[in-house]
Amino acid sequence: MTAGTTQLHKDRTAMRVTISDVADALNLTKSTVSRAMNGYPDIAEATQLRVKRMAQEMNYQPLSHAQAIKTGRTRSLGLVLQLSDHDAHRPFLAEFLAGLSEGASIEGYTLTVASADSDQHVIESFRALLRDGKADGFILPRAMVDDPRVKLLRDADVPFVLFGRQQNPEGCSWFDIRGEDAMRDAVHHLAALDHQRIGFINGGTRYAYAGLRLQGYLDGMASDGLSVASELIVEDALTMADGACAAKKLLDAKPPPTAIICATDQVALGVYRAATERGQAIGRNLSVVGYDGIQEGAQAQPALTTFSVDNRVAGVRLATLLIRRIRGEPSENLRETAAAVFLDRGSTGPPMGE
Amino acid sequence: MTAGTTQLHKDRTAMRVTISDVADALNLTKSTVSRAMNGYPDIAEATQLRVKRMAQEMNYQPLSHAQAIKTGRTRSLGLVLQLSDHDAHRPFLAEFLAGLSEGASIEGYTLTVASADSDQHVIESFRALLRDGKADGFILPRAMVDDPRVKLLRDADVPFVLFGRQQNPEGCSWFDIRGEDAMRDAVHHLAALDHQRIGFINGGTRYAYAGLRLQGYLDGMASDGLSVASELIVEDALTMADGACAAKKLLDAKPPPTAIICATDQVALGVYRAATERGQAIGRNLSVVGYDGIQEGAQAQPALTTFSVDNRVAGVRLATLLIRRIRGEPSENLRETAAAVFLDRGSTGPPMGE
DNA sequence: ATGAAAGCGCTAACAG
DNA sequence: CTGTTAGCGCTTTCAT
Repeated sequence: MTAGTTQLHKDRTAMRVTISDVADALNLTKSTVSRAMNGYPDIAEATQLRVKRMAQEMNYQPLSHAQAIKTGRTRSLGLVLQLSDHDAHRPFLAEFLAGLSEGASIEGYTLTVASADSDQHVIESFRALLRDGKADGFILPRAMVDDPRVKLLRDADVPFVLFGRQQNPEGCSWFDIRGEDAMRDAVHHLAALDHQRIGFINGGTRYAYAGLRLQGYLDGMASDGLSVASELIVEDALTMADGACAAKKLLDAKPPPTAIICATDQVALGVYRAATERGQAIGRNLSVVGYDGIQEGAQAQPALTTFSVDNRVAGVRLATLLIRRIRGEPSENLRETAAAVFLDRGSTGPPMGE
Repeated sequence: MTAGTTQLHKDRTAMRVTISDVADALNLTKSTVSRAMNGYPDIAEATQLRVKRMAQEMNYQPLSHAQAIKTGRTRSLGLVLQLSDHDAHRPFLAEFLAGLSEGASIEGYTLTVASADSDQHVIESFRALLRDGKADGFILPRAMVDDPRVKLLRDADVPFVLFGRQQNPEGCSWFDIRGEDAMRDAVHHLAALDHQRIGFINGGTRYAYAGLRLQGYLDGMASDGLSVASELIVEDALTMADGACAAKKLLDAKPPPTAIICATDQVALGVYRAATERGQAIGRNLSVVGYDGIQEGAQAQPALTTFSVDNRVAGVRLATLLIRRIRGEPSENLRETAAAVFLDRGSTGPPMGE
């Protein structure tokens, strides 16, 4: 007569192993098992081990929503996607999700995804998810310079982590790519090829990365002794169309640039198109460098040099960080940045006679 | 003295409205309220209304994991993404997720996402999610012709819905796009432009759509009185590289095709690249039509004609279907198909003298 | 260091 | 039709 396994239940729940089963098997009480499993300090080392081994053996795992009813925590990470008009994150999504869910599942967590089409709606989603205890904390993709999500969650004292950096780091953990370095590297790369007039098309100014990347570009130009021409800089380009438009503007400049750096690959695609339409051959007449070169289309373009970012590991890191915060570990040292990898796809020097 | 709202709790749970609060407010018992909320037939119409109105008013919503502990259902839909080597679904993901989560949230459901890198791992994810009661049912993207997921879930008697069709419809609900029609339309479109030798590059043979789309192509050719040359058909192209490779093969054919239809936009991009490298001008020397033209890159290519599919509504539909199944409504009539919209981006007739 | 007992928010027999 | 009474699987005082 083994521990209550024989009973036939109609539910697909099919007689899960419960905490009582484990307790019975060890001649202990539920409460002892519970405390052992949760690593309470008032349980004998020996019992801790016995219990954990037995749990393993019986394939016992506490039911998250049974614990949630007391603890309020569900072992689930929340992610609210914002599909703005320019769905900038589209291409980066699959890998990012894979990383998040991988990082989560390692720690026995799960990923709950919602999506919204406006700032307002995003906030409402957070509220709903919290209210129903569907998420213990949140991953915030695309950190904004003045981020309403941060404000909300900080005030509500809910754990969260950012993909991107934040001015006021209070209560923030984050993971970010050093886009500023990437931009600086791009300048060096082009300068080394003898380019002098290098344009820059920046991404959405509301995002935290824009300021950083502009600074990187400026630093690069300065350190290479190149002069910065304000007519060669465009800010706030989000879509491919924005990129095309900006490219036209740059190419109309007094002497046009011989190379253009884009903060974003979407934008780079737009530049590529606009330039091609004007008869410029990318890789001959004009060099283009785009950041975040995950976009398939960007990789399909010959001679479009890109930076590449591993969004999968970003996801893993962010999940891990968030779980730590949920578990109440201190928020210091929970901030990481990582490099972007340069992918030279055959950019060249300026056209002769420049 | 209102119903136990004054108590101060440390939890962020911040004194949620419970079923007892509602019961007290109405001088009823929890059980009556519960049954009223769940629309049991043995409750007076009048009380049903009173309860529901009051619940609304007090902003009461049953805690899903509190009910789950009894019912086993969590009001959450599961989605396990498969990131195969060719991450074919990448571009379609964001909109699809948005649709799913929209459809889910309308009915008070939530979306739980996991991801896996092999068939084996996918199955394990299902098992884990089920075991922990994290999902009441599943959405199965990219229906395969012999789908291990279907087998598992059917056997375990777990509700699921497919994006794509299934041979044996037993226990299956699905939503699908009529790709076969799209392929037929593409043939007509090209035939009307006077193309005669029209090649076809099909997608992964393991997926259900491949058979259908091939048939659509063949039907189209037949109904336009064009002869099908086996050397102008390539099967099982998944990646951009596959597409490029297939394109080379087709372009080497005795008389090469003047137009190529691709079952997939990834593949179309590969064709585009390969053809361009061989000096063919798409839209002049060669016409290319790609299905699923969601890919940003595909839209960036001039003169690449595509079909477009609204993956957002697909998501909404699938979520709705799944919820119905979870609620135990009959599985008949839970199968839909929808059309793909043709986007002509300036394809032309065959080069003169053809 | 462990057990006994109470209770989380909800559903589900079983009475009446 | 509605109230009574048990739990569901787990955590958490409070004793011991």
